[in-house]
This record gives sequence, structure tokens and C-alpha cells, in this order.
Amino acid sequence: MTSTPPPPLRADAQRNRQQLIDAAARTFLTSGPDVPMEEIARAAGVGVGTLYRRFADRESLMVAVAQTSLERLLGRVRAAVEQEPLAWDALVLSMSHLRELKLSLSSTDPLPPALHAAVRADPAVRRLRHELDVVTEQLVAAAQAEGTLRTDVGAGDVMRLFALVYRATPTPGQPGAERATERAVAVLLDGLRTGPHAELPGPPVSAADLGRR
Amino acid sequence: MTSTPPPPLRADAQRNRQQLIDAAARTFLTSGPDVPMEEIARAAGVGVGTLYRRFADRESLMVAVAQTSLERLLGRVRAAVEQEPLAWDALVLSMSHLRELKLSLSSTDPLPPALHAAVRADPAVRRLRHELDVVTEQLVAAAQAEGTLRTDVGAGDVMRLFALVYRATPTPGQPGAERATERAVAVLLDGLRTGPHAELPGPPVSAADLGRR
Amino acid sequence: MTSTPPPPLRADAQRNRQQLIDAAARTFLTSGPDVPMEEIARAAGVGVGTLYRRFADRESLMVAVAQTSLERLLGRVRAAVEQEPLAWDALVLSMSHLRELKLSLSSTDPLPPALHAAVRADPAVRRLRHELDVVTEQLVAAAQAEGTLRTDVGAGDVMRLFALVYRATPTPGQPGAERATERAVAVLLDGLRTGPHAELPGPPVSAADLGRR
Amino acid sequence: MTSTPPPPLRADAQRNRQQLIDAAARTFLTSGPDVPMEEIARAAGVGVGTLYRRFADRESLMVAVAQTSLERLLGRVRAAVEQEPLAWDALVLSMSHLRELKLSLSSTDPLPPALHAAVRADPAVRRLRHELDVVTEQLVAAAQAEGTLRTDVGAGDVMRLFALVYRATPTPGQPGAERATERAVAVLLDGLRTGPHAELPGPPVSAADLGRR
DNA sequence: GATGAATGAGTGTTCATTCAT
DNA sequence: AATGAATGAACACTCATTCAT
Repeated sequence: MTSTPPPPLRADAQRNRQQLIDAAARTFLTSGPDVPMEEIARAAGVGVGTLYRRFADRESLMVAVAQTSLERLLGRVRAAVEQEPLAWDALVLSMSHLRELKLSLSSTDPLPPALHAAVRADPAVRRLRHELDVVTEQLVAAAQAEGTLRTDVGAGDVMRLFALVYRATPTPGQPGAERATERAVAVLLDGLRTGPHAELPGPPVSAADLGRR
Repeated sequence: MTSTPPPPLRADAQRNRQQLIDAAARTFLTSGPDVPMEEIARAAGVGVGTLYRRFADRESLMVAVAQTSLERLLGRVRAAVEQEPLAWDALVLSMSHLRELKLSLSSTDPLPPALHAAVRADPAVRRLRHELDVVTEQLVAAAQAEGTLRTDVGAGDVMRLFALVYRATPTPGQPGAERATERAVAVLLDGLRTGPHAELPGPPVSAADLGRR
Repeated sequence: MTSTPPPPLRADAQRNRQQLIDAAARTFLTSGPDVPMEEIARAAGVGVGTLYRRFADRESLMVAVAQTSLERLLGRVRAAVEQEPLAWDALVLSMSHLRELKLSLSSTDPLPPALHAAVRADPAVRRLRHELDVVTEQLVAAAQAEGTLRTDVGAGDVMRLFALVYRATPTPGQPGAERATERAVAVLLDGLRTGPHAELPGPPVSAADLGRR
Repeated sequence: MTSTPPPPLRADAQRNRQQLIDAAARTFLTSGPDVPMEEIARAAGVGVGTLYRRFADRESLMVAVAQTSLERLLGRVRAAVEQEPLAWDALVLSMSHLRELKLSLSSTDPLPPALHAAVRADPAVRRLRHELDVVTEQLVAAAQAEGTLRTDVGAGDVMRLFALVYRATPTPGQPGAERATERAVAVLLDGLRTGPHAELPGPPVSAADLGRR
């Protein structure tokens, strides 16, 4: 309707907005995607009205949360690439950050279908998702080139496996659950490492394939 | 309060009850544990009133669904034990049935806490769960004895891994997703098979440990 | 619609019907006029279907209860007239039976308006009510003639006063409440007995006046 | 759980709250304690949501109504004490206000047991009720001292008698019913006034005894 | 700009009444 | 004729969203 994009928010408004997103992320994590909007507002220390001033509805809020999470993840993956000499280590470290992402990586989430679709359709999310795919593909290729990662898997296979395992971790997590998740990841890594493995059915799944469903 | 247990249902009511449970299982699967009760009733081809006549509330319905699923799973696991000469194959086959079970294995599910607790507290569920634990422990021990399963994992580790992987499969599942899940399982199996693996953190997780959280 | 009145019920059906009415009376008393029909049926030891075969709906059932109660009351009043030499005593004894009548004397009851109206409109109830009015008027006149009852009250005044006092008695009644009701009645009687009383506002209220509202 | 009591309501909300209570009182009076909440809301000119924002459920609403009514009654009783030179007159005037109170004096009401209990358990109601008891006891004692009230009754007897009589008055009340109630009260007063009365069964009932059941 | 009050649609659950067995 | 299963309308209560202050 309006032809001018909204002007960038003033610094304090920007900060304010980010606080809302953080509160929402936290609240979604602890109480699921159905939490009353009022609870989110309360967690952010503002009234519902204020929340709605920034985000038209639950959908836009969730999209914003997803954007933020993906940005953060992407940053961490890039940092891992910088810091870890071995691509395998960078890959494992990167994937470990999926854990905090339950809400944003749409392929792994039991979001109500409408929300799911909205998140996936958001341009910023798509762009971030694409960048993440690219970096992960590079990492996977590098790890395979250095001989640490089995060569019959694609970035899609890897992402999916980690997403599945991390997804069920109960957020606050008692020590027992933490340990159990670590063990599951370790088994997974043994299955992914170069070695004497059985043949996998079908061709490797690329990062792009993942999103295609 | 009442001294006589309710008499067994009339044959038609019994059939009807099972239809409701099946419809509920299907509907929970496709639309999550929050589906309107009315939708479940519709899926079963009855009015809400009928649904409520059989099940006092959503909770009892879900408990009934869990019981049924667990019974079915247990039956299949036992059949697998009978049929497969190799414990490894029996174990893999057994676990593959977890796929249809998203709702009943409480340790793997994002049920609203109240429902979750109700399911876990139900005596019949507890009993079935226990029997399942026992059989799985035996299977795991047998597979380790025959040298196919790595010896540093427990039945809890195995159940959890399969539950995680199967859980995310969108039930009706397009071919692409099917294939991706098969590949994920295959990688997992490579991680579980006896072989040159990295050391796992902590002691094996038993089936009972799983339920303990 | 049908031009022939229903044939009198067979003896056993008649008995059956009366059992239903008694169960209903008991249940209305203990659980109010809104008790689920199913509970009434259970109290009578039959299925709801049977209840509905005899009484088209809650309304007819309540009318039947009212009829029965009024009949019983009328019988007792007549017996009191026979037995008590003093009209005053007969009156007091008669009125004491109002206590069991909470549901039938429409003028004293917080029935839902629809039920209230239905009961009052029923011809049998009207007839019984009228007979009761007649007898009470006679009793009142006799008591005034014998000099025991103050002469500026009508049968309507008397009935209303007793109805009010008895109405609040909690049905199962702990001893304390019983005693309190007895005391209230005694004060009332002191107000009704011939003696040095203040003048009452307006003319005496007849039994017929009572029903007129 | 919360360490800060809710802040006082904004002025408009305060007004609104009172309107809701008044509407509820009126509606309970005319349509019984089971009226649809929606009807109460409509009577107050607001949506159901607004009603529920102020009162968590029917219970809290009824408690609020009871509080308000008791407060009003207490105020009137105290005013009567101030204004009437004769304790007898103050007592009669006080009691006449019970008429508007059907819902709050729990000992006289056919509320569903759960509501009844909730009202009685409310601390504010208990306190008001206690204050009312105290004042009434004083009034009764004064009237007995001045020789107008018979000495063998307690405040509990008096309160109960008036409550009974006033309770049945249909609130909007046609002239006939008004008059009939006045006559009933007059008879009652004749029974309570000092004079040649029959002996009452048992000891006087105090105000506290009333609440004890 | 922020707040929280108001709205009303949506869903769980109950129960009067009907009807197949 | 008796039973109790099925139906659906009705009501309590919740919460996303809008709007007056």
C-alpha cells in the first residue's frame, strides 16, 4: 500500500524491538509456540499493546525470532570456520549451535502449519537460510576432502541428523538429559565419520533438498 | 466409591470405542495434540457427545491412544524377535515401528506438560512401557552378545536415537522425506554397529533411565 | 391429537411409574431441580430411556412429582382434621407437612420460571391446590372460631408463613438446623396465636390470593 | 508467588468493576445463580471478555457481589443504630435491609454447594459477616434490655427469621406480594415482641451459631 | 509512544432428548 | 418394553487483536 519502506528505527526503538524478540524467543522455547501473547509481553516487561505496535501479529513476531536465530547461527558457523583448522571440527561445532534454534529451522519444527509456512515464506529467512546452506555445503565438502567425513552424505543429510537429535533436548535440561544427548550425538558422529560403513539408500541429500519439502 | 467395575461394553460400543481411538491417533498425528475434539469426533464419524461419552476428556482419550499404540508396538517387537534370526535385525525392525508411535512414547514428545504427565502416570501405560523396556533390553543384550551391536550403548541410548529420528518424519510423508529418513536411519545404524568407534561420554543409558526424567 | 385418553396403566407399570416419581422427588430434594435426568434414572434403578418413556421431559416429571406431593399433603391435612380435636393443632400439624413439599408448592419455590409455570398450569395440580385451599380455609376459620388463631389473618397468610419457614430447612438437616427451625416455627406460632398483637397492614390474604401472583 | 499486590485499578476500571458487580447482583436476583455469564455481561453492557478480565470465574464474581451486599447492609445497620432511638426500631429497620441481600447471606441461600462454600470461605466476607454479627448481637441485647424484644431469642434466631421471610419475596414484586410480605413480617414481629409467649424449644441461637452449620 | 481495557470468536465439556438395538 | 448409545445445542472460559486513554 505505502510505497516507501519504513525508515530504520531509532536506536532506542531498535533496542526495544530486540528485547521483544529475545523475550519471545525465550518464551517460545519454554512454553511452546502457543504461549499467550500477553505472557511474551510480560516476559519483555511491556504491555501487549507495545508488543503489537512492533509486530502485527504472532506470525510476524515468530518470523522475527526466526531471523534473529538464523543470523546468530550463521555468525557462529562462520566463526567456527575461521577458528577450527579441521573442517570436521568446524562442522561439528556449527551443528551444535542448532540446539538453540529449535524455533527457527522450520524443517525441524512442529509449528502450527500456518506459522510454519509464514516463516518459510519470509524473504529474509529465505536469504539467511540460503547463506547457511551455502556455508554448510562448503564445510561438508571440505570435511570430505580432508577425509574425515564419509563421502556418501550431503549437507542436507548432516543438517537433518543434527536437527533431529538436538530438537528433542528439553530446554532447561536436567544433567541426565544433557548427557543422553551428548551420547546420541557421539553415536551420530561415529556414523558420519569416514569408515567402514554400509551403503546408504539413494543419493546424497543436499541442503537445498531439505528445504524443498 | 462404586464397588462394581463397569461391565464390559456392548459389542458395538466396543467397536465404536476402538474407532474413536484410531481416529484420535490419526488426528493427533496429523494435527497435533491440540486438535479440536470436534475434529477428532468428525474424523471418527460421530458427534462430540459420543466422544465424550467414552472418554471423559482429552486426557483420557490421549491415554487410551497411548495404550493402544504401545500394545501394538509391543506386539510387533515380539513378532520381530520371533521372526528374525539375528538380534540386530530384530532390533532394527522393532525400532522401525516407533515411527507410528509419536504420541505414546512419552519420553520423546512435546505434549503439553499436563497431558504428558497424565499419560506417564497411567498404570496400563506404565506396565506396557515396562514390558517394552524389558524386551528391548534383552534384544540389545542379545545383539551385543552376537557381536553386531557396539557394546558401549544401552537400550535407552538405542530407543532414544530411533525415537528422535522417526519422530520428525511427517506422517503421510512425501517420497523425498521417506528417503531422507531412511538415510538418516542408515547413518545411525552405522554409528551403532560394532566397529572402530570413538569413546562415548558417560555410562550406557538403560531403558529405565530414559523414563526417569 | 388423539381423542382417547390413555388407558389406565397396568398395575406393574403403575408401580413402576410411582417408583420413578419417588426417585425424582428424592433426587430433586437432594440435588435441586437441575439434576441431570440420568441421575434421576439411576436413583430409580432404570435407564434414561425408561424414564423418558414415562415422562416426556423434565417438565412432566416435575409436574408428576408435584401432583404426588400435593396428594400426600392433602391426605395428611385431612387426617389431621380427623384426629385433632382442636383446629389450632390440626392447622399446625398440617402445616408441618409443608416441610416435605419443597418442590410442589409453587408459590414457595425457586424453580426455573419455565418449570414453575408448567407446574402451576397443570390441571391436576390446580385441582389439588384448590382442594388444599378449601381445607385450609376451613381450618383457619375453625381455629379463629375456637379462639386460638388471631382473626386478622387469612389462610393465605398462614400458608405463606409456614412455607417460608420450612422452605429453608436443609433437607438432610444437622441437629442444629432442626432445632433452629423448630424455634422459628414456635416464634411464628406466637405471632399467630390470639393475643395482644399490633395491627396488620391491609386485609387478610386468602388462600386463593396466594396463587394469584 | 507474586510479591507485589496488584496496583489499584485505574479510575475507569474501578467504575466498570462496580457496574459489573451491580449488574451481576441484579441478574443473580432475577435469574438465579446459574444465569449465563453472557447475560450478566450483557446486563452490564460489556462483552464476556471484560467480565472475565475482572473476575476469574463465576465464583469470584459471586464473592464480590456478596462482599458488596454485606458492606451495604452493614452500613445501613449502623445508620439505623444511629438514627433510631429505640433499639427495637433499629433492629426492625436493619433486618428489613436483608431483603436486598438474598445472595450474600450464605446461611439462607440455595446456592450450588461449591459457590456457597467459596462465598463463605472468602476472608472479606467472613470479616464483614463477623462485624454484622457483632452489631446485631448488640442490637438484640439492647432491645431486650429496653424491654421490647422477648428475652428468650438470640441474634441468630432473629436473623434467620427475617432472612427466611424476606428471601422469598420476588424482587421486582407486584403490589400484592409486597403487601403479603409486609403482613408476614408483622406477624413475625408480634411473635418476637415481649409478651405472653409459649416457651421456645432449646437455648437461644446466637449469630455465630447461625454460621456454624 | 505506551498501556492495559474491551471485544468476541473459538473450543472444551455437559446434558436433555432421541433412537437403534 | 427397556436399555443405554448418539446427537447437538448451550454455556464457561481463554486469548488474539483492537482501541481509548
